Amino acid sequence: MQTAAQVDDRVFTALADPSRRAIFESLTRGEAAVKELTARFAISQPAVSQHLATLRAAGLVHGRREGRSVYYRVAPGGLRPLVDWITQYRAFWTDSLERLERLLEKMDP
Amino acid sequence: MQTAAQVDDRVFTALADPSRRAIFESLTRGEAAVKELTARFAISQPAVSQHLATLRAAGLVHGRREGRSVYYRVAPGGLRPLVDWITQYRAFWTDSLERLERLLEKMDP
DNA sequence: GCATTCCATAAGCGATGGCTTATTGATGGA
DNA sequence: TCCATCAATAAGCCATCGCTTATGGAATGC
Repeated sequence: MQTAAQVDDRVFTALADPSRRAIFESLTRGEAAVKELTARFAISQPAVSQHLATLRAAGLVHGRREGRSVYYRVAPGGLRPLVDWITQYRAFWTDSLERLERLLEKMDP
Repeated sequence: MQTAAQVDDRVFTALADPSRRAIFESLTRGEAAVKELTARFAISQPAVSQHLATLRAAGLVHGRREGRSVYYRVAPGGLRPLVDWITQYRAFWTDSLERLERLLEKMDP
């Protein structure tokens, strides 16, 4: 089985690297093939593939093969573990979002 | 000056390590001195101090000296960069919180 | 079939990270 | 003053990481 802590670990670790975060952010603006991603960043194609493998293992992106290309996109819900983690400590980032959440809990408990 | 990306980097990196995350989570349950933290985890006192230094540099905790002890606590707003980062991509963690937020944006734009 | 394109994996290298023990620094009590 | 306690820093060690080049493997076009 797979504990929540292990999932958190993979997600946090995957996003800790700046290149990987950049790739992820790039994918949030739309699906892209490995070749396109390689063109966007100043690293080699294998480096990009390795980062994508890490992001995929963390459940943050999906890959879809189409002919010779593999198109990657952000996995819906992939950030969920991070959101859940952070929500646990919402008392420590007091801001509007938190107030909204409380308000809605009252409205629709 | 200090760019947002650099802040994100420090926060993500700080939270990527399981020991550091455990220490942070421990502090969310209340202030604690280094000695107490050392007792809670199976690592040496210097290791704990090093982790705390990293967390402090990321703005996630504060240290307060009191006599020979140094009491650490979670820094309010320290998770803010993480929340902001995630909020950018809220379209990708579709859930109730997101719906609530949209609803409120409509109510109070 | 054969060459080409796109991607993944292998292997290796230098840098970084997290841990340890040893030491220093600061505070407080006898 | 002297010693004990608590924390931070220094130095070194080993594992891991991110990158590279080289290679393998699948799909396409000729």
